[in-house]
Amino acid sequence: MNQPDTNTAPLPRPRGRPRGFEPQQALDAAVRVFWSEGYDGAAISRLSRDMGMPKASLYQEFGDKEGLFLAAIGRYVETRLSTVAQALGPSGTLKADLDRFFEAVVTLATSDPATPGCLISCVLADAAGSNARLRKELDARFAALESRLRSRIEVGRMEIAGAESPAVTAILLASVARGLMLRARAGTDGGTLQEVGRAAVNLVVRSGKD
Amino acid sequence: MNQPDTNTAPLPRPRGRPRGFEPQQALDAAVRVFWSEGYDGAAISRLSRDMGMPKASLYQEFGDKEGLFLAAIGRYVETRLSTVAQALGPSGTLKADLDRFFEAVVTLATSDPATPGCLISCVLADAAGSNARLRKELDARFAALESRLRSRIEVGRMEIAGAESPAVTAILLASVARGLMLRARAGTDGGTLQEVGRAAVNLVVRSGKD
DNA sequence: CAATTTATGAAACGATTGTTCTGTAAATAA
DNA sequence: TTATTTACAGAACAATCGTTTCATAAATTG
Repeated sequence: MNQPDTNTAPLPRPRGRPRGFEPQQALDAAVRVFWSEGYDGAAISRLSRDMGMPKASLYQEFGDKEGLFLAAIGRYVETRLSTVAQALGPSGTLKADLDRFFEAVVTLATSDPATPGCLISCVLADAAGSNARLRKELDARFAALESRLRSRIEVGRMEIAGAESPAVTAILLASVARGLMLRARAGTDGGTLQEVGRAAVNLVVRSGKD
Repeated sequence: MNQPDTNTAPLPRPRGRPRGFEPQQALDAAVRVFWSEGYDGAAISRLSRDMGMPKASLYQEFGDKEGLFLAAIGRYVETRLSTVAQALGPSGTLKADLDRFFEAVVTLATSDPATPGCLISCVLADAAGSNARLRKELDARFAALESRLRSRIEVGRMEIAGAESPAVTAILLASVARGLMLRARAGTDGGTLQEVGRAAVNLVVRSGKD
């Protein structure tokens, strides 16, 4: 019955020469390079250098540039977009949670001047223009955020203004969030964008005088 | 007093060999290539071929790839975004004009499956990540649309719901429009996006029961 | 006609692209 | 130790990149 600590036990060293890079740190570096340079603009040499990972290991691990890009997007969703999704709670009123959501969106898009905007909305969206696989990926990532928003809105359905369905309201709020990410790509300061986010929430959530 | 028709007179042929391409058609072709392939993804050879313009003439005319891209953006604004701006009127109620605005936005972003989304919001936005000149261009193009929206909103100021300023409301509506363009890049059909546009208008414009 | 001017088409440029190969280093297994 | 396995660093690859050059074509001017 007493199961040995299969998960926490230090794994026995694998067979050959140990890798000289940290897989997660390497992916984080790839995220930053793609985020600022774009998909076509990010050269493998630059990625290899910034990731601290030799090209051979890079191709061994990810297959090709597209595979590396998709892995970087996955890492970005886990480490960056997760904070945005978590902000939605539910942990308060719909208004409070949506305010936190837009605050997280703007922070993500403006906190590092070297990587303005959003890896998905600015970089993947561009690459999706002529690459069917990446277009599918874009659609799936977009749908995931909208689904998350719709769930939260359905929980607080009675708090929303107007007669729109939760599904449409979710796409609308997701569109505002993406528009703010785009605006951040142009260098707009976070304060202005926060104000716009609050305005969106005020219009969507039922106000006192209704 | 009777001014000769300086504008309509057939211009005397210029000195040397006549050019073998139509400048406007050539730029239209460049718009399409950048729109689908992205800035880095659009190869000069491909641009030269599709524009029907030899590389030498291309460099003579635009200086370099960045100059050609900026010219293509100007052409795109004149020939495509102008219909979006014109839809704003004023030619009816604020609600009617905003509905026409979003209808034009969605049509622009979905009418040709080879060029989904928006050249500015999807392509220029990506390129703006690591190029200061293009980031400035993106900011200027974004600001121009917001200014146009703000003017229209100020004219119909009494028709808007909520307490937000015309400036903030303009950025909010511009953000929704750009979010819809992004969604179109992923292949979403126009009908869904039209619905979201109408929802945005319904929330921003004062409704009967207020 | 010859002289001049501009544009064309294609070759050529060096640099960089994404990707693969090669010899060696560093670990474990027998 | 020897054999085996994996990862390393960097050379090497053909292809393509953005850009320039150049001889020639096609027009006007004198």
